[in-house]
Amino acid sequence: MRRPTIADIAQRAGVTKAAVSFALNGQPGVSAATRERILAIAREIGFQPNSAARALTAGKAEAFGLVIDRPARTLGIEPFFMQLISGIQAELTSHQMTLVFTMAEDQEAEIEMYRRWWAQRRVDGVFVVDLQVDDRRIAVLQELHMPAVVFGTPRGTGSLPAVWQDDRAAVDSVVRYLSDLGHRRIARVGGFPRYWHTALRSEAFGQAAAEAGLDAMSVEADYTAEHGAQATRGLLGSAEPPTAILYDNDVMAAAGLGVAQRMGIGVPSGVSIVSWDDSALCELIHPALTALRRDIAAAGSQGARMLREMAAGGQPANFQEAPPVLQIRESCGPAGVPQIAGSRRSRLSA
Amino acid sequence: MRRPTIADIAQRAGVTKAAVSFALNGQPGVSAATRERILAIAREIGFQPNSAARALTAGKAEAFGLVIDRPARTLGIEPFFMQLISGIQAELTSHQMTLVFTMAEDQEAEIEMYRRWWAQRRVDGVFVVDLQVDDRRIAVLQELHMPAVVFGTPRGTGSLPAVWQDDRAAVDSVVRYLSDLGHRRIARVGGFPRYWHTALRSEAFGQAAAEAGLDAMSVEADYTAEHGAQATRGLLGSAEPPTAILYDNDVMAAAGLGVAQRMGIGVPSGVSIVSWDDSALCELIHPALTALRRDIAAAGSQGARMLREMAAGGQPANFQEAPPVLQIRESCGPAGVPQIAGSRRSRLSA
DNA sequence: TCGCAGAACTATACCGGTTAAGCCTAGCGT
DNA sequence: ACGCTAGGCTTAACCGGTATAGTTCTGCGA
Repeated sequence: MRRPTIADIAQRAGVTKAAVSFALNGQPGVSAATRERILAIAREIGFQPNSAARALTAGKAEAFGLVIDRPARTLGIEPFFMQLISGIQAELTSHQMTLVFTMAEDQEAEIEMYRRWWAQRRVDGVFVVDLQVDDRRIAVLQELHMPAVVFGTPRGTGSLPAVWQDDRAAVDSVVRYLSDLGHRRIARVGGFPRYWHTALRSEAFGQAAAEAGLDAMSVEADYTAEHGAQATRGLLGSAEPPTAILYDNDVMAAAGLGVAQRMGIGVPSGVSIVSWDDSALCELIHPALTALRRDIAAAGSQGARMLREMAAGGQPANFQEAPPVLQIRESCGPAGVPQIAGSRRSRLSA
Repeated sequence: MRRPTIADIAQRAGVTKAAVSFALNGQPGVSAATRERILAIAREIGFQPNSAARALTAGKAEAFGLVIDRPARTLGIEPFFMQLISGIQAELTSHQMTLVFTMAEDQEAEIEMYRRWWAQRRVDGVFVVDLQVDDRRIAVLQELHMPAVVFGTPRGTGSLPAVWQDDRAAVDSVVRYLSDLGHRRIARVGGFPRYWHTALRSEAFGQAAAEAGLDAMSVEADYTAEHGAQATRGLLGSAEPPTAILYDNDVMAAAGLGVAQRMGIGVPSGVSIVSWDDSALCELIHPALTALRRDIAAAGSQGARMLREMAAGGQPANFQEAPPVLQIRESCGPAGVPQIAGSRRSRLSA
């Protein structure tokens, strides 16, 4: 009934705790026969070492932390994180580690969480997402000497290693694809410009469009459906609306699609839509969204491996993921002229 | 630089570790002056007790666990869990506890995780979701005497307390709503019948429809977009298609909407759609989905409170959540006749 | 036959807290 | 003046592991 300890095993095997410890950890100091006897008893009573006791002596928590500071309602349909966690988790369980996951109100709360976790030795390191320009977390983590791995561009990460993807190449592929379809005026609905990857993507988008000789505009949003919808209304309602829009995540793309449909603008007949981040969401709506597909779970596993290395005292290098591939679906077509409801219906009946 | 321990505080205050412990925990045994001096030092050096050491003496992990055994890709867009976690988390952080979250391949792996966590004393209890008929987890948790709270109907939970909602009342409200709109043939796309709440909802749906004098049919699916789409194709392509469909979650509802649109069947003109579980997803697609809204985060917090009580030795009673309210949006309308693309277009031009 | 190396364990300290038990000392009652 | 009590603190044990320093015994070489 009581959960067994090494003392129980020691008693049953007629040896001391130390001998049991040696046997269980493959340490020399016990005979083969005794070792086998001890292991048999451990198996029989289903012994598992008390994680707290082990953490206490080893000075490690055998756990990593992840804090996200976006509102839960937004997070819910943002597929990115579940896939990331899934990838992290795959790597951690195979090493008997756990993931402590939580959400915070804002960055201050997140930092407070880091400090507390570290002081309490609850985690051996953390994963950092949504890196911002002049992110306060970086300084705090370095000051605490707390192992951490960043998911995002290596810019502004200080000495922390990053798992990142070549956003520039991704932007190029989308712009080329749209250009080939005949689009001349394209737009992008990005995340907050205070996020590093947003800044980088905006820059790349402008350059790629310029090189291809296209008109380009970028609008800021905050990754939520509301902002995505609002930005889309602004773009499509303008005097010279774009014929194609690239969204920084799938949630905004889906919301943008809804807005276009509500405005009576067909997709892809009136406007083409591309989503950054592919997910089940892109497939389940109609028309299905063409999207930049990225193996997020793989990135999660990679990051977990790197954090393990850091926690063991190493200094892993940045890791560049495989480039994203454009998953072609139904939401892109040849450039047309955006039209509002009335004119579109007449075109249909024509 | 080194993270401070009570020994550091004791030395600086010129007392022993025990005195420091008394002071920090509000225990009697130190004078007010000494207590204040110790607290001041602790504040100054940012002391936080080592969680492993505390866990070791207290015999508690100060953490709860949550395992989900659905594939990550599905989980990603399933808003339910993030909201649940958010609610749990709100209650836990305010009590200095953490949530260990992970995903498992299947129920066996989930049970294995429970056993290991418990033997290792990594958690003080777990939250159980997706309860199935004859769920093996219940027996295991009871055998281990592991505190656990179930999110779902109290049926089949053994001695474990549950946080649940009156699904029957919810079904009734939807059926009444559809009946009032003139629908006479309605369908429901449910989750796996091996889930308790699915079985309960199916039963309630049949009864409610019968009482209202409606034709009703239930189809099984597995909560994924694929199954939702497939089930919808089957229903709408049948000889006598329903004029309204209730889906057991938002993901399937959204997928069903996509299928209807692809088949040229208007929503709500050709078929009305209702989603169980409301989320940002329901709002961002077009038409926005009418949905049963439930405060999932509140349920999460409640469950966390109950699990804390259990871990402290209590036996909390089942908790019934507030009934869900039907959030009316655009996806429901008066009963029409489902038509395929050709006939519909002619109807439009008529 | 003695000495010594090495194998196989034991004894013990330690990680960083909590806590029961013990020890002074001041203060109070009688 | 003496005993008793309570306050204020220390000592020391304990939680369940790990690690280091012995200790005992065996076997082998000179």
